Amino acid sequence: MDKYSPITITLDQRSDAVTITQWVYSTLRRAVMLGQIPPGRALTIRELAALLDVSPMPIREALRQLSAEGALEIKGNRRVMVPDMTPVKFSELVDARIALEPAAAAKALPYINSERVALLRSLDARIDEAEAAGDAEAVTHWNQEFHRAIYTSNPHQVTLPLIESLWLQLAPFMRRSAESLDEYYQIDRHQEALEAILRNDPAALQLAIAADIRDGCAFAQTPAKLQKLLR
Amino acid sequence: MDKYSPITITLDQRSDAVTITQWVYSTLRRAVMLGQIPPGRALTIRELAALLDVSPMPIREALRQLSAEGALEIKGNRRVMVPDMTPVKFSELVDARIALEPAAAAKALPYINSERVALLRSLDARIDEAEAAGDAEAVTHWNQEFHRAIYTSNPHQVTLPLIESLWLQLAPFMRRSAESLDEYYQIDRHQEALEAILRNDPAALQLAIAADIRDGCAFAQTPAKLQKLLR
DNA sequence: ATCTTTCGATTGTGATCACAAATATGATGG
DNA sequence: CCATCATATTTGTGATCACAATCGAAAGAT
Repeated sequence: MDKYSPITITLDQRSDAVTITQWVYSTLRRAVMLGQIPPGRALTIRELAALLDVSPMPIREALRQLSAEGALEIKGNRRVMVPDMTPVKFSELVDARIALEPAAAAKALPYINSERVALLRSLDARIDEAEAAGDAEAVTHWNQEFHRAIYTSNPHQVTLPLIESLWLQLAPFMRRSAESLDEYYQIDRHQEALEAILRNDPAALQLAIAADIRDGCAFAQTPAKLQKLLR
Repeated sequence: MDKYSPITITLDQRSDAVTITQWVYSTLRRAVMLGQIPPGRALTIRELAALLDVSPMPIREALRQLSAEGALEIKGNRRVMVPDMTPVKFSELVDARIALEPAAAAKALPYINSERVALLRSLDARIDEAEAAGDAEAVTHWNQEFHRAIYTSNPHQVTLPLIESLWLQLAPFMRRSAESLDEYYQIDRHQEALEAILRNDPAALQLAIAADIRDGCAFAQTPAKLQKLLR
């Protein structure tokens, strides 16, 4: 049944509260973010339907949504796959993050109350735990939650979907890198961000966020290092 | 057959080269951008299927894709509609455009050759024609083509989908404004942009693009004026 | 041995149908 | 006259099927 290379997707319990399509969507989304689907590997509707044990219909819907979000790519021959990466593309995606995220943080700053700060602290603690445990996957996850918690403080937030699209495109290639945790001990930019928040200093917050993004992607900023990740 | 208020969608010839889903997608997309679908109006699959004379299936797929792109919104009760606008949201969307588009232009600059410049000139001419003819719809269209032609000069462009998502969200409310063309005679920022391109001056190009965006949305930058658009 | 060609298997697309949830409609009671 | 509830209709969801396009592998030619 495996077309080219076998793929393993972690599937969690399906709740009755959500539609099958929603469950398929979140399952495939996480599979993409965890790099469980090799870039370039052709995905077929029926194969995924069998893998997730659902009918082809919810798969079709989820694939179309993920493609619209940039997580997947529909080639001209109608084949769906995780888009492959180039050093230049990687760099452009990171630049787009830096164009959007610090600004989103600054716009959210006026809405961050002490309750939100407490949430941010606890998320930061989880990141430290994951780092100590050497769990690169968890580090990435809680890191995103930290950023999301900042941006969503702004009730008028409109750029989060765009930002998440960038995360989706970068994620499959981030994880492979994070596995080499050696050079991943970054300066704690989150601490800088928190201090900027407490000082109510938008400019410093923007700098901290930008630096955090750059640090998190620095492993791949030289073409040589990135090339290694793409096999 | 009309649920609440009747909607009229301009549908063009369906070619055999594209799938029905693609045709439905582009048809509905244009309907959204032209403001033919009132914000908040509930869209049903079967109604649209009857309207476009296709089966419900392609409608479902197109609606899901458009929702993922921010053109439509799926409410909790599963109803699909054009999201409604608030002054703050409008302002945030414009800010996001300014965060992305000038940067995209600057990154494209090195790739703009004389052939591209000729294309840009012709697009600019079409805008002038449309303005002279008082055709607000055409002005908006060619204006977008002008911007797109700049950004797509960069073969490694990754932000265009994000930018188009912002256009989709703003468009339904831009058109209603452009109808009052009185205050729409903007200084020719496109000429500034072209000169910056010829001078190979990224900073000036960024300023021109940002100013162009601001001018094009200035009509709604004061809450009072925007409120008028939202009825 | 390498490149074409051919043909069977697989795939995406689109239509149709069943069903449960949500909505609208009407009747009933205050 | 308005609010409440029961019923009937409509709606999204998901399954199944038919078909044309596409792909993959084996057979053929050079």
